[in-house]
Amino acid sequence: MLERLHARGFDDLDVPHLTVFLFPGPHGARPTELAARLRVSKQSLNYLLGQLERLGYLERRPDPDDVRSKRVMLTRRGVAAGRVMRQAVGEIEREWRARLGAQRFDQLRQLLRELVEQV
Amino acid sequence: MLERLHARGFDDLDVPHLTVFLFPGPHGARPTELAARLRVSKQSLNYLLGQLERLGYLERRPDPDDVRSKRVMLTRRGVAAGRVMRQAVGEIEREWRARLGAQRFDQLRQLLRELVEQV
DNA sequence: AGTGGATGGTAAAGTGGCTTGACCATACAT
DNA sequence: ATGTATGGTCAAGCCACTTTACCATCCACT
Repeated sequence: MLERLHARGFDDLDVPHLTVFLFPGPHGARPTELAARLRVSKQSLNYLLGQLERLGYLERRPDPDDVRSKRVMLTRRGVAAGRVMRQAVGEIEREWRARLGAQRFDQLRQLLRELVEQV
Repeated sequence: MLERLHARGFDDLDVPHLTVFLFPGPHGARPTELAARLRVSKQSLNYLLGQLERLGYLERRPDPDDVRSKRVMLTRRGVAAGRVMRQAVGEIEREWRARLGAQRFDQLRQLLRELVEQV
C-alpha cells in the first residue's frame, strides 16, 4: 500500500498516517469521534492530524454546531490520496484473485470475514 | 498470544519479545544470525536480548568456535515460555477450526500458505 | 608472517509514535 | 447558577528502534 502511494507522488506519507484513512476516512469527522473509532488516544490522533495538516492532506476547521469542536476536512490532495489507497486495495485484490483463482479467492475472503466477525 | 502468556505467569513479556521466539526460536543461535533471520538490526535484537536476559528467559554465552561471538541459550523459563507459545497457537487453531469447520479451516490454511509463498 | 578487509558485537545519541498528566474552554443537566 | 461532561491541546516522558561510531577477532591473500 505504502509502496504504491509513494510511487504515485504521495511519498510524504508514512505507515501511521494510514490509520487515519481507514474506512470510511476522516472527512467530516470530529477529532475525538475519530480517535474513538480508530481506538487511539485523542492526543495521538491529534499528533497525526497535525502532520497531515502540515503536509496538506487535510484541514481542521471549526465545527459550526459546537464552538469547542473541530471538523476534519480533506483537501483535494487528501481526497486524491484516499482514492489511490482504494485503488491499491483493488489492485492487490486482483493480484491475489489471479493467483488463487476467482472462486478460491472468494472463499478466502469469506473465511476471513467469518473469523473477524464478533471477535 | 500475549494474553495467554500473561495468564500463565509470563506477564513480564511484551509484544516485541515475541519476535525473538519466532520459529524456530533463538536457542543456540548467534545474535547476528538471529537478527538477519528476524530482519531486524543487530542493535535492535541486542536490545531485546538484553531485556530477555535480564528477565531470566535466556543467557548469552561465549561461542566455543569464535571468541568474538556469542550463543543464545534459553533458560528453563525461556523454554517454558516457548512451550506456552506453541500451546497457545494450538489452542487458537482449535478454536478457529471449531468455528469454521475442519475442512474449511484447512482450506483457509492452504489459501494463506499459497499467498505467503514467494512474496 | 603480516596486512587489510570482513565479521561479530556493543555503546551512545537521536528519532518518532505514542502514553500519561495536566489543563482550559465550552456544553449541558440539574 | 453551578457542577460535571465533553472537545481539544500542551508538555513531559516512554520505549522500540535507527544511525553512527567503535573495538576485537577472523580470515583470505600476498
